[in-house]
Amino acid sequence: MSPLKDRLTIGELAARSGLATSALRYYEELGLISSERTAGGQRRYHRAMLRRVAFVRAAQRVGLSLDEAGQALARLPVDHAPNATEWAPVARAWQRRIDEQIAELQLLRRKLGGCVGCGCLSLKRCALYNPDDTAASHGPGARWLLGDTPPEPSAPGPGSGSGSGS
Amino acid sequence: MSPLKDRLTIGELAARSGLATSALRYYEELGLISSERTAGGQRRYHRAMLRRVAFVRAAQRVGLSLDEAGQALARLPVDHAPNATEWAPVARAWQRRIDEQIAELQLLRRKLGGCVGCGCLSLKRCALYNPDDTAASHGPGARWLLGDTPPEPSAPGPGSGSGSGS
DNA sequence: GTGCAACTTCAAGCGCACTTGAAGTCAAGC
DNA sequence: GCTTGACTTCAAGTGCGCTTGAAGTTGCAC
Repeated sequence: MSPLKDRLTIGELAARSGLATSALRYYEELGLISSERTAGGQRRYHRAMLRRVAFVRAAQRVGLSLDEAGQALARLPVDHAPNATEWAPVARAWQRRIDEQIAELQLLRRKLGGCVGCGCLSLKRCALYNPDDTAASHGPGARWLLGDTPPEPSAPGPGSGSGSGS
Repeated sequence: MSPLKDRLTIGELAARSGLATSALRYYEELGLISSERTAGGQRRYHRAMLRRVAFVRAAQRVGLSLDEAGQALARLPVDHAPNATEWAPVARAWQRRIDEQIAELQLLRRKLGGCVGCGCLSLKRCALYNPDDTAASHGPGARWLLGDTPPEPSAPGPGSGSGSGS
């Protein structure tokens, strides 16, 4: 019936995906992957789950949470490999995200480069430590370097600045 | 006595750095920053702490943990702004790290680009889902896309693959 | 000298992404 | 049919980087 074994045990899926079985159970609990059960209650994964796991891991690389990965996954077909039409919007969204990350890193890199010759982190001169010009424009406790978490518009003041949650 | 106020309360440091006071106390507990105390026991921060906080936040952006940030900080002078000689090795190390991150993201981006036209994630063709060629070389459960956590050389087999902890 | 915001400590809690452990069951090779 | 390793569930634990809350104290403006 199976020319190419098409149901995987959790151990096999773990071996092939590089994840621990506990992680796979966790993913399943979150709804990222799914399984059928044997009469005895053991999980059996369709090969398509390899793809979904791969997708989730790639999503993590792009910086998505598992929750976000699940949302992206919901836009792809469950049963077959996505075709170009299905895949393109996801890939493009990810590429944009990657581009943003790269741009951010390049900015940081440039700033570091400037610092090498400038007596770095001196309060007045250095771009790396620069709370006042780039960022003070949008609220107290400006994030300057940390462009990812703009302060809420209602930011009341010190002592309540919610962390960026890195 | 103070032509330019040179001791900051925790609230002021919070406002200027963009961090919550709780975060600053946490940093101090970790030894990343330090303070003097008033007669009444309240913290007063030297302005140099602004620089240290900035450094820590930048380190986080580069992907360092607070612990690693502390180690890097230990290589810089406590009391004065680092000069070019002191700063250069740190900046260069960070730039290398940033370059690695950028390279990794660019690789991922290219792979995604290839996927747009290829019926992506099809088990045989796609670079994104590709456990066998690039990575199977270094152990079972190859990490392929996730180049950051190479499996231990002693990797025994399935069911015990320790998580990568992205 | 008083009122109030800002500060103090300490313990506990949170969110994410898992891992670990206990106690038990299943499946497959001999 | 027995053994053994792979599986099951469930609850609790981990590590990081903080936040929250309670209960009390300090410091500055008026």
